[in-house]
Amino acid sequence: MHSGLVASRSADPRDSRESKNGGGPQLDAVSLAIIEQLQEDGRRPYAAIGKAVGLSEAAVRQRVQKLLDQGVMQIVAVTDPLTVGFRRQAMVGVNVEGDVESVADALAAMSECEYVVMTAGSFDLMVEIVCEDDDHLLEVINKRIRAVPGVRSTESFVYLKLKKQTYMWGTR
Amino acid sequence: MHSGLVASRSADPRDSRESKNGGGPQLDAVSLAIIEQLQEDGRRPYAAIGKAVGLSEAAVRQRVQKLLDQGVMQIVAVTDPLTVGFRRQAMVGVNVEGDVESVADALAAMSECEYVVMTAGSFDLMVEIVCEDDDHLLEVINKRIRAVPGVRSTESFVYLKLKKQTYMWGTR
DNA sequence: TCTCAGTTTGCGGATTTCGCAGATGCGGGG
DNA sequence: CCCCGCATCTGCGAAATCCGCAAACTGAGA
Repeated sequence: MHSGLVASRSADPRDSRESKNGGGPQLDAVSLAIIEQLQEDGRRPYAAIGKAVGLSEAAVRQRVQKLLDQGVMQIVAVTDPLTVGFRRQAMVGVNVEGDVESVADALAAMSECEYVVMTAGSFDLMVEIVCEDDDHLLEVINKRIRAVPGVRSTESFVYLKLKKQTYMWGTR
Repeated sequence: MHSGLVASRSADPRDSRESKNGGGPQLDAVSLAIIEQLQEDGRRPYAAIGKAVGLSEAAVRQRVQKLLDQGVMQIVAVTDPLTVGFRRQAMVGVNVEGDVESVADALAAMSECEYVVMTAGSFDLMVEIVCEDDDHLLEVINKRIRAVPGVRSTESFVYLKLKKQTYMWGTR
């Protein structure tokens, strides 16, 4: 029902204040602190957050609502793909002839593609795909991705072990 | 304060029921439906979730608590790196001589490394790094990552545009 | 100084969360 | 077949939290 996009800036008409630098609404220290609280526990009560950052419960609530409305953050459940039945994952580097963005859109439309990014370097696109098993993985890479018009070649990196995965952006 | 890890199964002593297949506690359809609700809105009230999945408020609450305790999911705020002041991101492929896992651990310890995964293919490791600007990115790649003992070579893919980023694992 | 827009604060009232005690359901002995 | 242990679900009050709103506050500009 909604995009699920987090980081593609655009896609939001009211970003008039946003200049070409990609700065965005820039957050003050208090909003950063609020985000930090919610990165530890997305369900932490507003009053507890307020106590931690030095603000009233209502003020925290308004700030959180604005951050959500602006698309700066979203509060979601993230799961371990392994325990949810997806046992094969891979990063796929893609080389494209013609319009890269249209290929990216086509890949982004595939539900198995969890992550699609345009890159500079020896690949034009990097795509993370998550599958149920080897057969599924094979089909996605060799049948679906390579069938997209404009895809010249692909190189796959099957995941052996995920070592780190954080959601601590904006905390440092 | 806590690991922030999602998908590295291990790291949890109480995983005795987990066999070598990597199956995990396997979830029934109701838990899947609960997760789906929380992927849309991590703060959705238990009663609303219960109405959606056909369970009482208390039952939903118990299931959610168990899913959190088991590490199957976590409810967190995720942010757009751009609006939080990180303007340069890159995927880095790493080739290793010697023990790959110890290199992975060293990279995982770096705060700029958002994502570290051991892979099969022409790279031993893939690392996503998020930086404030070009200088920062350059320093991380050329000074820090290549300084790790065992790193033979790296190849960088600077992000030009993030096209898709979802958290819809387990929903399909 | 005055105005205005954006934030913060302090409240009630509605809603939600929480803990617990009592059902319900389901195998595994005996 | 019955009983028991274990896990889950349900139905409550009580406590905490969320929510909307009006008033107070703040800083920039006329």
